[in-house]
Amino acid sequence: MDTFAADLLDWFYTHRADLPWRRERDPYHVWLSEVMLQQTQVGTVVGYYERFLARFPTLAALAAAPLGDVLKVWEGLGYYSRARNLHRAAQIVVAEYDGELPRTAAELQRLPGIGRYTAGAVASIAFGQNVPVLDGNVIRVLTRLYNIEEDISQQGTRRRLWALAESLVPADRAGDYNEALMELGRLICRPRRPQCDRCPLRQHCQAYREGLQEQRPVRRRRPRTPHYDVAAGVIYGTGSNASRILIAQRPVDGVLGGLWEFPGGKQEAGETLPETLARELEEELGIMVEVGEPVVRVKHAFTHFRITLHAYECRHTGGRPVKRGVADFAWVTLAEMANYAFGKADRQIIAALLERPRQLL
DNA sequence: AACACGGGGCA
DNA sequence: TGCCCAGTGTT
Repeated sequence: MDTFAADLLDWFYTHRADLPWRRERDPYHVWLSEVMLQQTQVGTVVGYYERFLARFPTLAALAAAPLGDVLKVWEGLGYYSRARNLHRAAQIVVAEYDGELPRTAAELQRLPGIGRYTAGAVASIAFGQNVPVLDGNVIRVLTRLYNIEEDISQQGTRRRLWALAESLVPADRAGDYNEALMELGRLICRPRRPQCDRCPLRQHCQAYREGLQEQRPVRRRRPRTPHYDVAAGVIYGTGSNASRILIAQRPVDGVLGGLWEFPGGKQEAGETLPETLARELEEELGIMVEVGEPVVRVKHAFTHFRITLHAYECRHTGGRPVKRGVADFAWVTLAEMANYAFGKADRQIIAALLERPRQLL
């Protein structure tokens, strides 16, 4: 079982995928790619990565940009705190590290948005430090190689896996080794139907030997997520705001923090959706509306709950908006909405509005 | 230690 | 369509 590292590296050097962040080893590029790859698959990341670097070519350019611009490029990628932390960390690097990313995992981990995984990845890949990484791919490969039966959602199991990963990092080429381990997990040692017949580590794999590879890793089952109905208003203004629509910016902490939305909220027991909408708009923005026709219904899944978002056309009938439950608000045309960052669900409302020849109200 | 945080892939 | 996936920060 000893040294699978040599077999792994041989495989990697012949099968290594050509990805944009692998063309050079610029620390800023490695960092950006690793942050984007958190919780997000390679195929999704590539386009975002290229657009992001085209817009913010250097760490200094990122640090100098307004957060709204960063969120706009991040729009649709999810987990928007990653973008906020990346932006804040870039500003810290410029202010406190003379614009150069620190070179050790320990120093990197002090920056916002950089935990043990990202610190290990950047330190080993960009700076050649001899440190491990442990992400979902590595966990899967290691629990199969060593046929680990412990529940990986347990803290103690994670700690032991980190220790195991650390003990396995080869004395040189840690960056290549770490990338190879994750690449193997992504392409061969996949969650379902692993491609063991193509795996360079088959001879080293204890779970394969027992035919248990598909039973690893062991994970506690998650409880079902609840479902909510949410009402959202497409609120048309009057007078000087005629043909403009009211949008609101969400508070920076919490779900979709800092993103823009069609204001509204969660339906409560015994309420019709138009009643929900009227109540929420009064609570959050202090405005009165006449609720009109439904525009579209959008289903969306978050980690801990699912929502059905019901969009209604509304007419603003009274009260100047105030920032009560929102970070900001704006009256904008449909075309101007392209300049604001929205979540996926609200983007679908915009798409529905764009498909219609004209507003009904 | 437990929970919050988006969106995509796959059967 | 329902289920699975998963780093970091906060509390």
